[in-house]
Amino acid sequence: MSASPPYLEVAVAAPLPQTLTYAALRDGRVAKPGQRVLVPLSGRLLTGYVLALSEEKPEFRLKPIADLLDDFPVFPEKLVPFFRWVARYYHYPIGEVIRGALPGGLTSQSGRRLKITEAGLHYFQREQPQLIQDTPWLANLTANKKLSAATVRKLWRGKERRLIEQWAEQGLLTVEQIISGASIGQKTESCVLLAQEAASPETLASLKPSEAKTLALLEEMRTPAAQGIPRRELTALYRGAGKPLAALAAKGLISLVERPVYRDPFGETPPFFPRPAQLTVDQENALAQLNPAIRQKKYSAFLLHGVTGSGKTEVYLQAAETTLALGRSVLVLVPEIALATQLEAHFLSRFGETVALLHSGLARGERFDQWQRVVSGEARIVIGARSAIFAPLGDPGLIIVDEEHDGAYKQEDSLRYQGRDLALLRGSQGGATVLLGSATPSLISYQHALSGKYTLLTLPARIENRPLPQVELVDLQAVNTVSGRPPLFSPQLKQALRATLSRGEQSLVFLNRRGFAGCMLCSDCGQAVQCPHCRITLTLHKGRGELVCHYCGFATNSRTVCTNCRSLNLAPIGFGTERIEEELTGMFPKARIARLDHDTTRNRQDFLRILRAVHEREVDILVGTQMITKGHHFPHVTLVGIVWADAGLGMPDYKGGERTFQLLAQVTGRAGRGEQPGKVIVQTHQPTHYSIAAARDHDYPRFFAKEMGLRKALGYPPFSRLINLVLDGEQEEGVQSRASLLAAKGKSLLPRYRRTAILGPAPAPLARLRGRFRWQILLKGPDLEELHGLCLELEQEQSRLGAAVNLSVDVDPENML
DNA sequence: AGCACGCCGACT
DNA sequence: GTCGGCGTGCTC
Repeated sequence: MSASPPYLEVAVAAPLPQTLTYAALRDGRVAKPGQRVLVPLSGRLLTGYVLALSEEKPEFRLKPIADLLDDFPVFPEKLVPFFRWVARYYHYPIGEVIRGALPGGLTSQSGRRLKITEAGLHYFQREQPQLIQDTPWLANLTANKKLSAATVRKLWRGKERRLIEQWAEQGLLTVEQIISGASIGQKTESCVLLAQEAASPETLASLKPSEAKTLALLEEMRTPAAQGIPRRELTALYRGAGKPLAALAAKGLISLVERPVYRDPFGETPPFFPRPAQLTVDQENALAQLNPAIRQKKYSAFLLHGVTGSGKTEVYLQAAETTLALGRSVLVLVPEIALATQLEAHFLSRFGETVALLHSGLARGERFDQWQRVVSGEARIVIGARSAIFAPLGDPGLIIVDEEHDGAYKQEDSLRYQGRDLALLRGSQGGATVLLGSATPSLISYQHALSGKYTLLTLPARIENRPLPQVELVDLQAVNTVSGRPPLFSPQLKQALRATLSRGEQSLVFLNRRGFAGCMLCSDCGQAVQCPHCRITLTLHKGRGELVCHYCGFATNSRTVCTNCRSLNLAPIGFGTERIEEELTGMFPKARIARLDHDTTRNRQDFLRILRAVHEREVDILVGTQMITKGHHFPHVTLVGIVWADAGLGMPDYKGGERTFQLLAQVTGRAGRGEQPGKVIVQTHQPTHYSIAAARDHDYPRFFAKEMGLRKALGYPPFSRLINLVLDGEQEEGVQSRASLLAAKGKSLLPRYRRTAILGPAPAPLARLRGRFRWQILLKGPDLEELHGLCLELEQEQSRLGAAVNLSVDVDPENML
């Protein structure tokens, strides 16, 4: 056996642009790629991730690794090139990429814990009561005798540090170096094991009644596999089993052991979906192309364009079967909110135990457990939101991105990645088949399908040949009202709702804006009440009695005064889902009306509860935001009303047309998925707009052609690429001048980047967000190499200029807001 | 990020 | 003259 290579390439969990090299552990223990280690970095200890081992000695002096944090890798070595690519492409420190990819609670670092000594306690309480009163952390310390590492970290940075060091020298307190931060471990549960040999008659005779009862129960519960009976299950049957258990253990009849358990993330049992007896011809055709590609074990990409209700899920399931049969694993990405819905239940029904779930709704511990099941190879199918693209599967042979057009695949803070794009990357690096599915593909994916980069698969018909719903456009300009302003509900929509109610069928009413009113307008000075942190108008939420900022969550009492002139005359303007709900209640007092949006679904349970109520036909009219469009099947919905289709068209955003089409097509697809045909009423001010007209006709190709023409004319993606540089800071002037400096620097470099243009600097569309001022610079051009090169030079310039202003880089931005 | 090193004002 | 404030720059 050869000695392990002495040098390790480590990505440290700190914002360093490069990896660092360390010498192997002094004690001879070996660290493998994918393992976490504790490494010294400028006088402290931090978590690092081993990326590679090497024989080559670098020319600088090396420090050795301080400790191993894991016995086994936390991610497979195969992910290393993926992490490297992500870090480079998205201009993000590789250690932070990996830290973010791993489940939370796995990052250790050195810290300090403060304890107060007896002498210190006397001193402060006798001599310095005033000081304790005035200093919250000292009060905390004297009360609890110690301070956590997290608290000390904050103090250490401030000027308290010197004070603490002085007091420590005087013996009033002690400072202890500790390793802290890793808060997650394996959860165990105690299990009862029955003794191998039968107990002697004397022993049995000596048992108390409670002990005999316990033993009898255990005999009954004994499983053939003999892996122990969870104590929890026993005490559920017999509350008083605790004491007898201890006695039985003392007598040698049983033993008690701790077994690792996985916390169950599935909450409640999802519905069971049986395998369909037969596939449609279109499904057969799709699989006839997919299965051979999967068996090739080489990279290939498919776009499955299937109208809503056409049976994409069954194609996913059978492709997954093919992949599992090859001994490879399957990764399924879904938009966050669509989790716990149809798709998940289908995979659980078909594959059961081998499915792991990764999404943000899991508690930290649950997420850790799911991760462990994947690393260990126990789970071979992962279903998760965008971050599941980092799932530690060793050899995914199929990567599915459901609803690939969905904006939720783009992460809009910290590491700003596109989950769908990374699915394609991971597939190409690992020789996997990538399957993108959508009823309304993104422009870019459809273009790749047409150009042959992906193979296009289509499911043009709904299963059982159910017709697509009939869509009626209502021109709001043409609706007469007393006030001259268009009403919320046109006569056509009202009439249709009434008719649907009287038939005992369900309706969906859709508006992509929550809250009650758009904003509160001051009748005296004409200004809208704004968020003090974000410079956008606050939205009235009547039920909560609050004005709420939809960007930072700031909330204030709705009985407020005008921030400009302090007038009390505030009037609600505009409308949201809450207002729609109220109006509907007025119009149809007997109807059962429910609302599905961010306000009514604080968590997954609320969300599922409302969905179930709709499913059980306990709801006649469901009002909602785009949340209602995501992956749900409502068989009894026969009417969909879209209150205001133009809501997304006025945004300062090149994707407005695409979003509007997708949204309308998706909402429209909710109607008539059961046996009754569906009807859709779309209210709009722009009935001739191409996005709206094409959605009415279910005509994706027509929308695609028109939108591509517009993008080409304006030089927007996919005809160019973008990198957005967003600067933010506390001082408005500082941010603005930094933006100007960087833009000027960039422009001076343009002779070397001839195909690239710089737009800006300009205030970001949200010029103030969470109390910070924001400016942006947009790099635009067809040459990706140039864009990245220029971006790197600007980042260097930015780091020279200092940290008072923060720069974040958004590669392939989708949402300029 | 956060620690070390280094360079200027108010104190023994 | 020192202590201690904060501004660059580096971290294997």
